[in-house]
Amino acid sequence: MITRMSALFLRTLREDPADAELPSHKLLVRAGYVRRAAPGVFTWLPLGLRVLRNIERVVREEMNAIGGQEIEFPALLPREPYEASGRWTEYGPLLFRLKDRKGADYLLGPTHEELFALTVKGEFSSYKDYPLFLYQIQTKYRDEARPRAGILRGREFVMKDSYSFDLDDEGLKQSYQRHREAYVRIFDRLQLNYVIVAALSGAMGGSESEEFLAESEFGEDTFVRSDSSGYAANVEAVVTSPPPEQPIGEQPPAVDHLTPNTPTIQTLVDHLNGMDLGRTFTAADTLKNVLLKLRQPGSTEWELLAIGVPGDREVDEKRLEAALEPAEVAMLTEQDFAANPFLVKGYIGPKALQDNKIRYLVDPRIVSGTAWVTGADEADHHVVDLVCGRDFTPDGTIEAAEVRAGDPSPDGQGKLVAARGIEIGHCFQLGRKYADVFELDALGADSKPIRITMGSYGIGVSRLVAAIAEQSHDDKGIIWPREVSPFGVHIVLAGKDEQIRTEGERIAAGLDAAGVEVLLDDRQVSPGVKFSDAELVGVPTILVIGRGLRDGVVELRDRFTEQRTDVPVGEAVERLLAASR
RNA sequence: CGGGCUGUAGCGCAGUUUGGUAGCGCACUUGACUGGGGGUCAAGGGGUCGUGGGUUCAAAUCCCGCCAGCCCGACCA
Repeated sequence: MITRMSALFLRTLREDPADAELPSHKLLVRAGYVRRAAPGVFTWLPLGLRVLRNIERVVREEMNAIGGQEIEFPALLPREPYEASGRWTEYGPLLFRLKDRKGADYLLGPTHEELFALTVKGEFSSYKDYPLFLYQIQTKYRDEARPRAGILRGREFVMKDSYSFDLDDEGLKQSYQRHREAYVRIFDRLQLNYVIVAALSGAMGGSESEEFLAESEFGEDTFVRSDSSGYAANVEAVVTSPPPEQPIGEQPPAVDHLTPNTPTIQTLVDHLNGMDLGRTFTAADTLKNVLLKLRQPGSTEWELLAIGVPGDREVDEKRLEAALEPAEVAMLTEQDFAANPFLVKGYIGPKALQDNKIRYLVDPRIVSGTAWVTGADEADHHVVDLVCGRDFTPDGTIEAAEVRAGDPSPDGQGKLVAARGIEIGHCFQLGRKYADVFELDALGADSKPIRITMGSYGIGVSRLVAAIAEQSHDDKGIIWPREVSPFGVHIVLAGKDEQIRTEGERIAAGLDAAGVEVLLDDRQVSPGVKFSDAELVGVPTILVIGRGLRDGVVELRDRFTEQRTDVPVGEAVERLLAASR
């Protein structure tokens, strides 16, 4: 196909849209790929749709290559399956809900685990049918509290979601591995700069879980990586490496001190250092005890829980919640403190906690033999040299303290550095959660039912358009990787001579015959406008036909290398075919 | 949900303080020139000034309510 700019439904903008912050958002709007239709909802214009389709094509090819079978569920779904899985309520306001004329409840699918499980249950019933691997590329809906960043985080988005169905854990592992490899091939083909990070599976349940993050300073996900090994992990999944235990015998005895007006770590440290105790204290020498309450799912009872972290670290709420999943976590209210007078706010110590049978979990750095300054359970009093394993014994450890750049890498190699990324894919072993809900079984060779185990694998297809643009652009415009570029070659007719037009048409026809998608800028506008638009639009190979024609040459430009090469007119088609491969 | 900001032509903005014919740039139309880097000149078309009410001889402008959007945070795969 030859697409003529004179007829293309495209209007580029010279100015950035006011509501865009990210380069990808600005460029995709300016270059005429997408237009906002509603908050977090976008229209795909012809250029954008071509890119989206190209990404879908790559995803399909790789999914099919590992044996995936494509199906498509409706986006409009009945309530019942989501009621059965509990997600009708769990998803809360994130769910787009609607009613039909009879008043029956429907939703716009935010994800389709339920439908996949139900559908497989309806069709397959023998162990001989498995393993099975289904996928769809579907529009999903989530009523995000705050859509932002253009198509990076919309309320309507295209997602490839696939599910593996296996008879046993070993099969699931293999299915997971095959998916992971397919994902690597997909993101490699899209020329993305990405990392695979260890993650937690979150509310979905399951064990093994990895996120694929496209590196970007504007990404919403923070992850850490080692500066000297391949280790990378989502912050929630970072496991603290504990320091070696200390011999208890050598520690001085714990001593109570009067420390008036020291409810915070900083005031405490300042006070201690003014007391002439013969040493200098830092926040890292203190043990901060944070009181929380927990509610197990389905329960109405709140249970108190104390968390001990080194005083120089904050509790990271995301890590805390991830560590206590699926229980609900809340801070204590004034009433809670009033109801438990043994909790002296600002001066809480392990003793009162243990005396009152409150579960006490500490940061993994608090190992046996380490000495701490901590609350003495009495207003204006702290205890110095309280030794773990001698003076108090925690009920266990918890990964709740913040992870900081410079912390040792959990794999023992190097230090952690923080980076940001855009989540473009997520693989995890779902296990039997949904199979249990819908009693998805296969009849085994022994005529006994086998509960199916599932894997779940997502790729943010529409988000990839933005992620690629985010990683591949310069100050002039987008630079599309060839796999996804809306066109193979962008031909600019730089001049009004009839000969320029004739040659352009001839070369375009030659490329077209060879199967290349050609964008031909045949507009009656000045060359400068055409050059700027070509760079903005981002087809990586640009052919300029203009003044060089007098000398029998045309100019081949590569947006990646910024190289400009004069090529004899007669060789243009051949050279372009080589270049666009 | 909390904090901040903003609603004026398709897009980007000024005008609001101090009420008095709704403006600029881009884009669009017509003509001329120009033709390898968003070119020049001339002439045009296009706006319920977010919305409802109020004050006033007169409201984009002042007052009250509502709605919407954006940004930061919370939340979220």
